[in-house]
Amino acid sequence: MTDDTPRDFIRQIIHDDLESGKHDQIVTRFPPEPNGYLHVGHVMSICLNFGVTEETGGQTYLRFDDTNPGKEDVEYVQAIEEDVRWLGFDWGQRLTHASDYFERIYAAAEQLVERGLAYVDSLSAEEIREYRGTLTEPGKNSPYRERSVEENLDLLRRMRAGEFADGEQVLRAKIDMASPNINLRDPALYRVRHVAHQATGDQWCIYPMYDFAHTMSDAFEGITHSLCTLEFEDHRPLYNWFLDQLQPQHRPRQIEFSRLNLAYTLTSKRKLNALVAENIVSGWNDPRMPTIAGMRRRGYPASALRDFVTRAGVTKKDKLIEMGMLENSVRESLGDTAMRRMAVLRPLKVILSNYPEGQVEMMTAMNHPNDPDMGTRDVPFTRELWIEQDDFMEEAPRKFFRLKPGGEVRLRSAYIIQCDEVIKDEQGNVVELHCSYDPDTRSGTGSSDRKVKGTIHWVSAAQAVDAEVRLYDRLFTAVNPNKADDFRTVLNPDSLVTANAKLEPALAELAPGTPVQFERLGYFCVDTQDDAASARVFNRIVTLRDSWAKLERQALESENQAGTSPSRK
RNA sequence: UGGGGCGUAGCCAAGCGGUAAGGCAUCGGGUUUUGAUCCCGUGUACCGCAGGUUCGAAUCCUGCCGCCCCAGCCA
Repeated sequence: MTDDTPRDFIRQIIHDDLESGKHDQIVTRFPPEPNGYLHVGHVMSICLNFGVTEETGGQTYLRFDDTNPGKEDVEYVQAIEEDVRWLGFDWGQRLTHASDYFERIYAAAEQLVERGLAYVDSLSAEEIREYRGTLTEPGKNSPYRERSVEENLDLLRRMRAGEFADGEQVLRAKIDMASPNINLRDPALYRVRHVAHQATGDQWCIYPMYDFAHTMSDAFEGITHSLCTLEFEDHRPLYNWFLDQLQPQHRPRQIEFSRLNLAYTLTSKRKLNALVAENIVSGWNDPRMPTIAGMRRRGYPASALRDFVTRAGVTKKDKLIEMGMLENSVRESLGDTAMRRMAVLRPLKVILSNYPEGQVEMMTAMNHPNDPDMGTRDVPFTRELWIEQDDFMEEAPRKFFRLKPGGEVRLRSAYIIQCDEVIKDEQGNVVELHCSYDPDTRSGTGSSDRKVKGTIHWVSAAQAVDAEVRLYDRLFTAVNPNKADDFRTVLNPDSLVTANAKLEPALAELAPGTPVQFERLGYFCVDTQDDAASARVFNRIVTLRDSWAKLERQALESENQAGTSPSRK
């Protein structure tokens, strides 16, 4: 950073706490529950928690909030670790679990019981719900609320000892059943659950609830700032109640910020899960998924994700950010670093009638037009080439700068060609173009400084490498699929389109995951999962900005408007 | 209808009583063997609305409106 002006309200608070001497060092934590994969929303939290300590020389814990066995799995803890590491953050020795503190959390619970601040309730779950009241009506006390300390302690110990079945007893904090804040109406602290835990096995049959476990874990680790999302704002009074009553050595402060929502994407874990379970996508790392694993496989650089959330900012306002913002970050981080290559997605055969049969010229092409240091590679040029179907139009509009009958175009890094003849099949489809090349216009030779308006990409047919290229688009057609009654009704049927492409030979050696730009098309990478020597598979990371496509779209729109809306201006 | 939050341009977002930064998008233009990149330029923002305090308010006060969250023995 160029100056020490905090970028957002949380960094401002942290800055002030450091300045005032309240803290010498900042300690934060990223506390995912290992019950699913991390997504874009989490990137924000990860970058914030690790970011503030990176900036101030503090420490951040990666803590698994594993207090609900049965829903959690080690598969997820490994994936989460990998995702955080991939994003570029290091927790050092600070990898912990809420379950590491089960004994101490339990001791805190006994303490509350001993001080008459918690009791064992024998009401059923349904009864507790009834007693809780509603948003507008106060709740009423449980008949078990006034049990003696001795009885409560005995009951709690017997809960731990396994004398009760699931749901039979629950430990509750004794706060205020009439509180306007429902979280304070005697919240549950411990429930009985005879389920093996992924880390502690069958050592426990009672498990602490989130609010209690989280507050205590934060205190035990000496977290100075416990950063979480807005929906926990109502829990802060409870968080502070625990701290007030138990007076741990460290007193963390909870601060809430708004979630990051991306337009046209889903971030509900349950729904993401359904996409996978119902095979709507190929898995948690399907390149269309908003998961970190999905975006990584798609080819988004970690730096782009970090840049994106930094630009989005940390505030308390609900956000629904446009996709264009993320794509901009992706393009920006790829633009200067990705090598340029040529590939034809929808091939159209071109035959250069005046080019010697059997001749192969090696054309020198720059790996990056703006950076000579990135070097060059040789691209074979022959009589038979593939060009993009979209780059030819029989009846082209005025501003179409590509190939048309009788027209000229430059083949990138090669010659200028002219279209002499259009070959069609019985149905009238264009199947082949007969063109002639101008030997005087070979790229870089300077023998001719003739200019043509358009330049198109191409691949020599004989040396072309075949590949499956997967073209991805947004998974949903609704801006906020989270809000749809059924997300299945707003799925984008074209979120994945496959093309049988022709690649220049240099692409055969590309390592999986390495991003390259297919000139004029976008950024692509070899898929890390499905690619094989026998069947190359590429993913489209993101398209290039395309002002021609924009022009076309605008033309279409104005045409539609003129044709279909006679009344409304 | 109880409680907790939030409202600055299409989307983000600075601003912290002295007269509305920036990014993305948009729209123009220039360079270009990627219609890319790059470079210039482009916004009458009634600062949710209405009052009030003040020489002066996006910033302070009051009232209203809109949106989000909360009634798991989930996190």
